[in-house]
Amino acid sequence: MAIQLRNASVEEVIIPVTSGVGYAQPSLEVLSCCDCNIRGGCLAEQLTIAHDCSYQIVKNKKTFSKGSHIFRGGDDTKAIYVVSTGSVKSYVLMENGEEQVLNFYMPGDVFGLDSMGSNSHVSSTVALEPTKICKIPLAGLQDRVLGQGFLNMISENLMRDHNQKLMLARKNAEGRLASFLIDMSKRIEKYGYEYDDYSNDVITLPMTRHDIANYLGLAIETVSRVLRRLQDSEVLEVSRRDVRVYDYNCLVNIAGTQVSG
Amino acid sequence: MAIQLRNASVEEVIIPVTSGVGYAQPSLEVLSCCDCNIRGGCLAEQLTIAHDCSYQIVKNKKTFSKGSHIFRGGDDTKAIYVVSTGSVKSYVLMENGEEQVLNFYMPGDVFGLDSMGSNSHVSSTVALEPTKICKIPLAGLQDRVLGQGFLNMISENLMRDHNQKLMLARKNAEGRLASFLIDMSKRIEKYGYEYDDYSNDVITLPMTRHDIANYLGLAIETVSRVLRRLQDSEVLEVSRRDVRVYDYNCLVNIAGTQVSG
DNA sequence: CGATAAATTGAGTTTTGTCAATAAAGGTGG
DNA sequence: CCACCTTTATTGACAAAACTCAATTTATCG
Repeated sequence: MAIQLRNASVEEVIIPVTSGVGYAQPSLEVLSCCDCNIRGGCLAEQLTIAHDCSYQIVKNKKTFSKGSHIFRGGDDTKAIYVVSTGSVKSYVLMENGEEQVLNFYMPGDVFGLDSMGSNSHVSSTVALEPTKICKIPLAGLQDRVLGQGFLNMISENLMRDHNQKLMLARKNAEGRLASFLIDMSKRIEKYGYEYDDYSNDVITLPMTRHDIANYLGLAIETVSRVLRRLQDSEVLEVSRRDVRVYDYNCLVNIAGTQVSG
Repeated sequence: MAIQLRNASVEEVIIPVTSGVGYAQPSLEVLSCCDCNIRGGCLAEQLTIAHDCSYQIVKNKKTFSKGSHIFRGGDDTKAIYVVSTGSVKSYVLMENGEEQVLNFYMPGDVFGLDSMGSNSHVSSTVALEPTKICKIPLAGLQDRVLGQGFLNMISENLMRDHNQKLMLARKNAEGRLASFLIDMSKRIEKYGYEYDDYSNDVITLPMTRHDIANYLGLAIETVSRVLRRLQDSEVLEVSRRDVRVYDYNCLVNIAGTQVSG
């Protein structure tokens, strides 16, 4: 591909749209973005096409030193990022200040998707070595191309994934069950309605112990035993698939940190 | 919201576009889709707007009996789904026929995103009880609104998440390390180039043992010990952050099932 | 009502984590 | 360039958590 840099400041490069998406489109200037080697073609180009505009400004090739953050949880940037060279780790912070590593990203990998739906990032990302990052702002994408609901939905699914990884990686059997029950009790209240306190709420789990155990990465027997212990300590009462929560706060304590937007 | 069903067959309902996305748009017929209670508004409507067309056919409210599949891994449907009533579990099958549960979905939840980028689903989904599902085809979305690369990217990220969950939930320390090393050795070959065999390839891990352990849900000491065992059995050689793989196939065996598109 | 599936409980084993000590590498400043 | 300090990594001994195997009870479904 021909390389044509116009306005080659360190941070910002204007990329006229190139072809390569596979369907007819109005004639646009064709050229490529520097020397990025993104798997499956340059994402910025494709998003630019999606925006239906001829030019798209991309903050490009900013260099991060080892240990410096690309973004932090809470940052209100709305963008996705591509690793050009180097490597990145993403993580979420827990209440006690410990971190849970969610992923590593190598050249060509795209990260930061969790800002798409919400107004800020949930996770944080940090360079593991001197690293060049291509930043793709998403403001236009959100407003003009996709409905907010679609992006919200993707973000929501990502957040659940974050939570599930944190649960599997760091929590013991009790913590996993507690997290699971909290998640279920919240989501089983099908049609909205937010409670501050779920105490004395009966929830009926639709899945077998086998499925719960499998989902939580535990043995069936461990699930049974933990439920018994929680019942013995009067946190909840279990009767087959019906669970009545007596002490919701205790459950929250056992569950520990949750990832939330 | 007013409810107006036209062409109310069991499977297909035509939904004219309603408002509610928050920006100006051409005048379109306004009405809502039956009695769906999707968090944040009806996704079908928003996607219809994204398609920039006034009408969008949605397969709607199909009822699934307990144990019946909404889709299976390999199915070439390109659609996402919303739970209307009931509940659903998603899972991936491993080589030995065992399943790994990835998620449960309750009313309002959207699932099936892993078909967006690839040509088929990776995971399978099954109803846990009598369940009504709203199906939203994505053919138009892919071709007209988003570049293929964007959807591919989301699917790729989802697949990695599937793999990571499977790893955390079902694999022992050795399996996790093996999976991790395979993943890294594949991705560290930054600029493309597919090998059949990675033997005698030295990869340099950019992250600390602490990060690896955290990511894999293990103690640092366990990571050290497993690496030593793998070295003692001549599968690989470790020197600090450099790993030379001698027996890639053995590593694959230890890793066990991977989720792949 | 019987057969099958789901769930519980106990006993013993294995894996992994924790604590502690040591070694090696990398960075800093003289 | 070397000495020192900090960070990173390794290794051993022991403890704790969770798993496996086995037996039993309880539901569910035809």
